[in-house]
Amino acid sequence: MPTSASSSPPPAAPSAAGAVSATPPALEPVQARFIELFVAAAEALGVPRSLGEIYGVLYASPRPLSFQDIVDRLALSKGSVSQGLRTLRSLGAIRAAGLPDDRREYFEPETELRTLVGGLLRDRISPHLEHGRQRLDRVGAEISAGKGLSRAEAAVLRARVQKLENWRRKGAALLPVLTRVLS
Amino acid sequence: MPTSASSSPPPAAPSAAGAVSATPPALEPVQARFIELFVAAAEALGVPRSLGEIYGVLYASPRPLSFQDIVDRLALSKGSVSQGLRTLRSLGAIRAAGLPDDRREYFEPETELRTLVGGLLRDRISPHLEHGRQRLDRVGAEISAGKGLSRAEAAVLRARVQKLENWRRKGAALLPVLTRVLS
DNA sequence: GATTTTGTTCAAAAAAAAATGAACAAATCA
DNA sequence: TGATTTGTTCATTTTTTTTTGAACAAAATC
Repeated sequence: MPTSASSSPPPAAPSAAGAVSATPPALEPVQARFIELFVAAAEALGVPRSLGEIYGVLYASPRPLSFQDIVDRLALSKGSVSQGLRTLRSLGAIRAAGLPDDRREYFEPETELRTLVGGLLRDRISPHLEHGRQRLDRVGAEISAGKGLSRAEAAVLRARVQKLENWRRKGAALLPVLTRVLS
Repeated sequence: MPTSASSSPPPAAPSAAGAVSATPPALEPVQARFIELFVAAAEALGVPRSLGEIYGVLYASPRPLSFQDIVDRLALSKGSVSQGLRTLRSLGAIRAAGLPDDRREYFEPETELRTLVGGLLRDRISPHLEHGRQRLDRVGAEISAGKGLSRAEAAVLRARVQKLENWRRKGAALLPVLTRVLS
């Protein structure tokens, strides 16, 4: 039998922090705090709360945790944890640490800021910057083709497209620098 | 009677772009394109689609638009437009341009990237960085107070808090630089 | 080869976020 | 003053996102 108890201790009264408690290996208050922190961050970044919880519980654990460990500690279904782990992995926010002696996978948090920020940017910003150029070109073409636009209006819009292309260019240049600066 | 027609022209067939059409002053295709662009950006940034539409219709207009102009051009309710304009203003993404001769307010987009990015960061990231320090200190204190932690475990967690504080510090240092770099 | 352990998938339920629209307010106009 | 225009507010509805949990699969174990 693995480290964590599996029989049922007297069901702990729902602990201080709202959605953070669980039944079997009740969370230390410190750990609940960590989790709150990452839940808040998740909200700020617009990613689902459960991702914050999962990353948080890993960040707050001195040792890697297995899938089941996570399900036990958080009040989340297996489904959520499974999908959450997948997402976090695809973002590069966590890493599988194979504890050698058993079959289960164990997870630990990636703690390099650059990796985390980089993952999010790659996932949510870069795609737009990449396909952006062609799309802007097409918009430019449509301005010329536009029936309902006076010459002066067309000029304003063309200037705006140009401005967008500048945004795009700056953005594309900035991303790599950003992740480099985040040591 | 104001500029925009108010009687009912034969209801234009729903125009190409999905949610972008409107009835009276049907959008030029170019303008629908602009709007699509900003709707996509809104999704990437995790702000409501309507904000993208509103900013988009302003960005795609060679002249400032009034509240009513926007309601007419977009398939959005007055309520949504009212709230959307307020949010965009508080983000600094649009600006009121008072056309002098009439009572209505007119809006135009803020086209400086730094203003836009700055607004979002100020709104969604800065608050966390500001209050972060104290919260981290409190977590640190709780680690020491923690009953269920071995000395070694406490050390790992303390190191993690330290790492978070580093993140926070770097983030706080980076934001101003960022908005400066975005010329 | 049956059973248990470990985890994934995905339709359905629940929760959260966004949009609507009717009631309301304030300014202008007749 | 009464009617109109311009917009705001906010309870309700709609839509979207997230979570759940039961059914399933694959590997290990008995």
